[in-house]
Amino acid sequence: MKLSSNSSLRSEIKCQTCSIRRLCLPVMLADSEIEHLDNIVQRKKVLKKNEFLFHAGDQFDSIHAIRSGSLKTYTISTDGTEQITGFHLPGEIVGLNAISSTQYPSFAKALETSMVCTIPFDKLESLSRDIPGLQKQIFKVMSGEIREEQELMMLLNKKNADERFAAFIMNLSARFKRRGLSDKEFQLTMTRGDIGNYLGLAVETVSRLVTRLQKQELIAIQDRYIQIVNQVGLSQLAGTACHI
Amino acid sequence: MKLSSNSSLRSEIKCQTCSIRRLCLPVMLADSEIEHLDNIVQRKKVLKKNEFLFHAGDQFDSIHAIRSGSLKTYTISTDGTEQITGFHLPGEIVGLNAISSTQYPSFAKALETSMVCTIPFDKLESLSRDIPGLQKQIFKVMSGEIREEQELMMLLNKKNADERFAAFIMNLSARFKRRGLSDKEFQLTMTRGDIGNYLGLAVETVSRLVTRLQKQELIAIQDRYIQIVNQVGLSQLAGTACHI
DNA sequence: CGGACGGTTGACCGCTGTCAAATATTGTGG
DNA sequence: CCACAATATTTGACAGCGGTCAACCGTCCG
Repeated sequence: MKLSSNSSLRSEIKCQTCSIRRLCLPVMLADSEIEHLDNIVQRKKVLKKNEFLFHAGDQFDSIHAIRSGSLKTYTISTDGTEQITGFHLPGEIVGLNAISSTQYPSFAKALETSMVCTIPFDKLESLSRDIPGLQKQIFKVMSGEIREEQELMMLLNKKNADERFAAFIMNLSARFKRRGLSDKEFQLTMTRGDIGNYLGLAVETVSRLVTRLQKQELIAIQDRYIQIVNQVGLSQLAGTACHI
Repeated sequence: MKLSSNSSLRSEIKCQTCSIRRLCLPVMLADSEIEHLDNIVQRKKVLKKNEFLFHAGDQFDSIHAIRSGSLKTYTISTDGTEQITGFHLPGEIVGLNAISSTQYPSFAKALETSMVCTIPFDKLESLSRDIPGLQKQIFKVMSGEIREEQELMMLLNKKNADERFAAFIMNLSARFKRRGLSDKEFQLTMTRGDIGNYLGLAVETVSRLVTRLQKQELIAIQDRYIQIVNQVGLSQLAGTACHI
């Protein structure tokens, strides 16, 4: 039976006790409300590296909260090239761009072993009508995503390669910090190619950037493990660097 | 009194009889539901060209539906440069990126004389709890905006100047068509500078593009009035053009 | 062991930004 | 309505950032 496997999983993992609930949909909900939310979360499944959470074209019926690990979302354009639209960390929601449609417009693939909570959207909609705080939080999450993408747009439109890369690292740093992890050193779970794809740069350019920023003693990288050596310098480069 | 001016305006302009209600929030609502929506729309005001609907930093409490005309939204980065985040046509909603905050993150400025309907967000939230179709429509609008920005990202990341410009024109064309206007010829309400700013190109590049695409007989432009001469060619350039 | 994949480095060049200047258009005050 | 300033647009010359091509190395894994 479907329900039994569900409940067996639920007994282990619940929103109420989830370590990242302050970063996820339950933020600002009362305990009783979180319980209602928890009741509609269908599966809490594990994805191994390179496994898909969903494919573009799959029927949309759920959004997904990341519990651990990291994912990338991307589309494939008509000429077959991949375009990464985002990297997603624990507490973040993926699938929000599918609500206006019946199908997911993008792929979601695990960058490492990850745990994901799947939330049927019709149930979430109706629950959010009874729980104003939940409705507000969904609006906020979506609004925040719109805003972040606008910031990314500014990045791609107005900044050169060094600034893009610096901004990317600082953005990851800030997101790790929010999650209680070190903002000074962390593991990149994506390839250089992924980074370049996301930032609109060639792989070779990313590789050269890594080398250069390391020589400038802004960062130190060993494979995928990055340390931010000069935080002030890096954020200046990312933000307001005047490349005249 | 505030209410009297409101009601005097309301007697003239109502969602129920608005010509673009099929493109706006009321789509899919029953007449009685539209009436409830109409009742919370505070002001239906006119903006003259270059007037602001809101400034970045203004207290957020409302989103805004465009009734006629067109707006641009933009942010100002720390070094003072403007970054246009969107051009907005009748039926579209602006201010959605402010919901996650207490202030608008961007400016909204009229590109021409425009009419705008202002909708207090807290009232909209609570009304949408009673009208499932309204809640769904808000979700859809926000989801659609997320998706459109992801497509724009792909544009900026993967396409060259010609492809960007062609895609921009085709996008406008499609949006005019949805509104029952000609998709073959229309007035651009933004400057070349605005287009370049939005697409991540220098003004000079945009100007050269206009000249080149005109020579290639894909478009014809007289000042801001554009005609799409070769629709197939332009959409090929915009979409799947293989620039190898 | 060998192929696939990820990453790095060098050489080259083309697209597009920058600078400059001329012209056209719009807006404003008298 | 005109004069004039401010803004918008176009065109040319030039150079630099970053893409492309190519070669090489290291690691992982069947």
